[in-house]
Amino acid sequence: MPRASELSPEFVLLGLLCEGHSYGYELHQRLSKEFNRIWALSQSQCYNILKRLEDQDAVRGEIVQQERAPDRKLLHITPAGQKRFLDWLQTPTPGSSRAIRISFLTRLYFAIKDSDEFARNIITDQKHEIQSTLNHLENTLDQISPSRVINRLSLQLRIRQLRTCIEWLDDCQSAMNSYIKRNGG
Amino acid sequence: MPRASELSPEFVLLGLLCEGHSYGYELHQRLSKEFNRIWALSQSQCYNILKRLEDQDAVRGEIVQQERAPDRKLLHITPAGQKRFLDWLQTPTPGSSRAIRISFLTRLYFAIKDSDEFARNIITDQKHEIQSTLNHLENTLDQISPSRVINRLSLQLRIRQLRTCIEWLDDCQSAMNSYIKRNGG
DNA sequence: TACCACATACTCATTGAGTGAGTATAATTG
DNA sequence: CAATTATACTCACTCAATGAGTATGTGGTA
Repeated sequence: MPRASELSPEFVLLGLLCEGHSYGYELHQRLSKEFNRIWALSQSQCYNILKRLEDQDAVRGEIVQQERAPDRKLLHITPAGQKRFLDWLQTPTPGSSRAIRISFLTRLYFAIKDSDEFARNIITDQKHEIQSTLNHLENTLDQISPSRVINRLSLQLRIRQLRTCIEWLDDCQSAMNSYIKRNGG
Repeated sequence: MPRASELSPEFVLLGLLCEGHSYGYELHQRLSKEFNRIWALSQSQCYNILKRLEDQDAVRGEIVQQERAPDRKLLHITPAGQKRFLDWLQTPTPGSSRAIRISFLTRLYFAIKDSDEFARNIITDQKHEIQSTLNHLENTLDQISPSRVINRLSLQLRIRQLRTCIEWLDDCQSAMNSYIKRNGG
């Protein structure tokens, strides 16, 4: 089984390509501007991922000749790629608060573009996902002997971080509300 | 520059070897038991790291023949390795709350073994380190346009997580205190 | 007593994500 | 008109990590 990158950066690229075809260069530009606090993909890393997506038939590319510039490759998403993206978009982000910051926020970005309601839904679903992880971790904590100080402290921080995530999801909700108010909803 | 593993798992192994010589197999056993909620290194991964440490002259190994079992390699730390470990031990863990959970906690584990005072010190230093990161991030947040919703939310979560870390460091302090009380200090 | 699972103890080939430097050309600026 | 920056992409390499493999002793069981 291929070891996929922990945070699945391929989905941002798929998402951007869902909005319309583009070029590797342009996609990297957008990532560096719109997502600079979330994704830090080097240019060649972007091309690597796009190549992989092409190999997996999630993206198709055609060489376009330009008059007075080197050729470039116009990329468009395939139905398979769209499906893959939409499945990911609707699935609550599991795992760590880092994964939530990166992957959930990326999902929220695209969800808002779709509709206010969709965005609200993924926020709610994400909360439930976190709550269920929390329940599990709290159970686990109870079963760790008090003598295992380090292991307990580690779990305690994870729990605190996930609780913080839930609070932060309310920030997301209100940020979204004021965003919609300003930009007409 | 060699791309080191993000969380520097080599230091746990160095730390354990500071306490006395051991074998790759045994070190992996201890990791899986005492640090199971922190480090999840596969056996071969442990051997990989130890091999690297040997190449870097932080660890030296000698083959020991056994009477009725396959040979094994007795590992001991070199002065260079000790220095490297102690430098790391005294340096506040920079970066994310994940790094803090993993690396700081590992440092705390070894600091407690050294002395109550040392442990208290690294907790205090770590708080200051986080506070300074927080100041920087809060400044950065002020400079991001309100229209960059996603980038702002990302930073906001990082800030919340670091604040949570500071609270959690108080948990560490009190866990340590009661540990010392029980085990005689 | 033949068999199996498990513990000890380590090796090694493979992989593939990620890096960084390189290629080539057009546009801009001083 | 030289230098720098922007557009647009390629490629060889590295090294952490995986997972399967090697080899041997021990304890239980049918």
